Amino acid sequence: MSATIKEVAREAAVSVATVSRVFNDKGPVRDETRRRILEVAERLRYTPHGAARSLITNETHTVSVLLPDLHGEFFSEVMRGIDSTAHGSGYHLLVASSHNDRAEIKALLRAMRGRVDGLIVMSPDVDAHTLEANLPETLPILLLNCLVDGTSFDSINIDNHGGALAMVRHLAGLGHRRIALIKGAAENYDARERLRGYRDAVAALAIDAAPELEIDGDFSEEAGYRAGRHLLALARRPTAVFATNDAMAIGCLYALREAGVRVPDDLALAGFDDIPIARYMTPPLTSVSVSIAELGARAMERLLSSVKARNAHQRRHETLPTKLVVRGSCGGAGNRSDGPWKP
Amino acid sequence: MSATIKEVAREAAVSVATVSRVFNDKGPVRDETRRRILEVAERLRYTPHGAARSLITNETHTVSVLLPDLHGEFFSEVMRGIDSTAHGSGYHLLVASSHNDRAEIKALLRAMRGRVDGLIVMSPDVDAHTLEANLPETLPILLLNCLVDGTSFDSINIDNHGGALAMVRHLAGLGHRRIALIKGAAENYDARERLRGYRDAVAALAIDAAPELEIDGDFSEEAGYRAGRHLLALARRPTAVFATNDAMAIGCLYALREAGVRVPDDLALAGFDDIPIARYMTPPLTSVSVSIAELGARAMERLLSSVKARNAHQRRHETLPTKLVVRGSCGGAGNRSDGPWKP
DNA sequence: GCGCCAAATGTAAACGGTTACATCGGCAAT
DNA sequence: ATTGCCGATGTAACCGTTTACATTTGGCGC
Repeated sequence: MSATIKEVAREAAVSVATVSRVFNDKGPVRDETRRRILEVAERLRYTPHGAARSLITNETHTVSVLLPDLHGEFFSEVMRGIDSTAHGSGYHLLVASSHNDRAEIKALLRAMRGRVDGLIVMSPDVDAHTLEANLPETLPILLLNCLVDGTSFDSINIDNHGGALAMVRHLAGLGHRRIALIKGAAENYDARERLRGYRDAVAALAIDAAPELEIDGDFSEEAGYRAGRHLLALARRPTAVFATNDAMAIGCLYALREAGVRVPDDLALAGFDDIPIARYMTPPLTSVSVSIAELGARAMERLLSSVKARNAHQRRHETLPTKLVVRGSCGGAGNRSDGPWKP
Repeated sequence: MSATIKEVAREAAVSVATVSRVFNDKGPVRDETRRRILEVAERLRYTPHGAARSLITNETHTVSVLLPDLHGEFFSEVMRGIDSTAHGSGYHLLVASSHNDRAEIKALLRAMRGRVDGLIVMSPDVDAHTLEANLPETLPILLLNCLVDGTSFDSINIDNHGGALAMVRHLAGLGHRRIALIKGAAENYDARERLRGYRDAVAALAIDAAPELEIDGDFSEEAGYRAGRHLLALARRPTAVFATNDAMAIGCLYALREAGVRVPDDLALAGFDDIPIARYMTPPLTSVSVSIAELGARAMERLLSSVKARNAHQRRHETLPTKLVVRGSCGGAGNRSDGPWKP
């Protein structure tokens, strides 16, 4: 093992308290003493022991991120955002992916005691009750993109409903009356909200509504491909397809090209998320931009402020706006100029 | 705060030792006593305190992953692999992204003491010396996709050189004599190895070699786009382009289509990494598959075995093979049948 | 020269567990 | 009945820090 504070103290002929003071910049220490201690510490390669420190100070400078499953660009983007503020504030990040097993989530949550100062939860399927039952009630928690069932937890969401609504409105504005939707998994909160936005828009605009226009999917490219084949076989083809995420839009696009259907001439296509490659598709994909990294950054920011406030703060619910990004894939206004060279 | 072991002991009218024994399944405990203790623990919502535990046992059941920068699908895939085995072995994951700042890396490494049982390093720019100087020498370390400068550390790499070699061979086999390469950043180890593979293949096959055929890039879509425009302006155009990662291939593809160049008829295109969406491009992208998740899983497996061996094991260097995946983007053998429906 | 105060440093008690060792019955073998 | 042993439990030291409080030291005003 590495050197301990005691060895440094002995070697520098001082007490452990003084060494501790030097390393924490607390209390007065004579310059000469400080110098000597630092020199010894360097020579012995001393580094404070994290566990020992957090045992007594009761803070770990670590926060945990509980994810449903780490897949694709959405996850890496949100992590990037979370990391950037965590990093800036000197916090470490513990990631835990719950494979959606109830008992496992419980075990994970319990293991958090004494390891983290706060928790960001992104699993749409873990309910408030499970959280409350398995965590010390003093642990700050922030729900990210989860169903909020009241005011007991802080939360932050993206405006899935509004984004979907705006997209359908846009497509209808281009003259489409028959717009298909490729859904996400039924359990998924994002998916449900986007579906709700679609339905509300369809109802509000009084355009074609039909069960067969809502096609099953699960946010994967393959599901998009299947949905594409499926909708091509429909008796009355839609004139536009709104995939509730970009991965499915890309899979769908492939199916369409494969069948010789031209986009956007024969069929308009739109996605959701605006992942980086969306603009590099041919045609560039119209999508709903959500600035995922910012979402993560904001979440971490709020969590850290709860940590500082010792969790004794007003709970708040925040919704991040989305932005319609019009590109070539649905015809109309969007054209090449909004391709790669957009700033 | 939550309940401590002492409170549980008092409430159950036993000593802390017995409670500890129950929670660790160590030593004999009468069934009735065990039952009573568990009941009290449940009622008091007792969970062992991580820091306290690891202070005495000297193990944290946590490993850290040091990343250069969390970007794109490569990162999320490798994390997925790492997580799956970590999770399976009851280990937690600490992620730390070094923003490539020397002092910061040093601080990060130092902060690891008493927090983790092992370390996976993915930053190609952190040298062996920095690692040795700032970490307890008993901490198991595994270098993932980094330059290995000897045998002092365990390491695991993907066969960048072999993969690039195979791809160039394949393109040459299709009749191409003038093959351009889109490079990655010069500091990047993967990028350098892929470049080396390209050059070796070009030399071995005695096909066209020229400085202008090696185009600068940095693994981003945008760089691929720029490279595409650049090579279209070349006096003597190549007949094939090998982008050293898929993101750049996608950017390049966009530039080509934009200019009305047909792929693969006018120009063959190939990538590297075989990210999930590669097969959904039009045409589907020929690439070098590296099963990134497996890479991560294998890395974690080996790290955990080092942890178990108390770091007193033979250091080993392992190279994971790559696989050429031929699809439509470079013509020849690859066709639609190798598109989405490949198992 | 004395007393006082502040600066510098030391002492020791936490923090919440684990575990080597001691203790205590009870029971079988002698 | 004594011995020995084993299963069940308790006692207390220890892990590496931080920090309240005690102690020492030196400078300064009187």
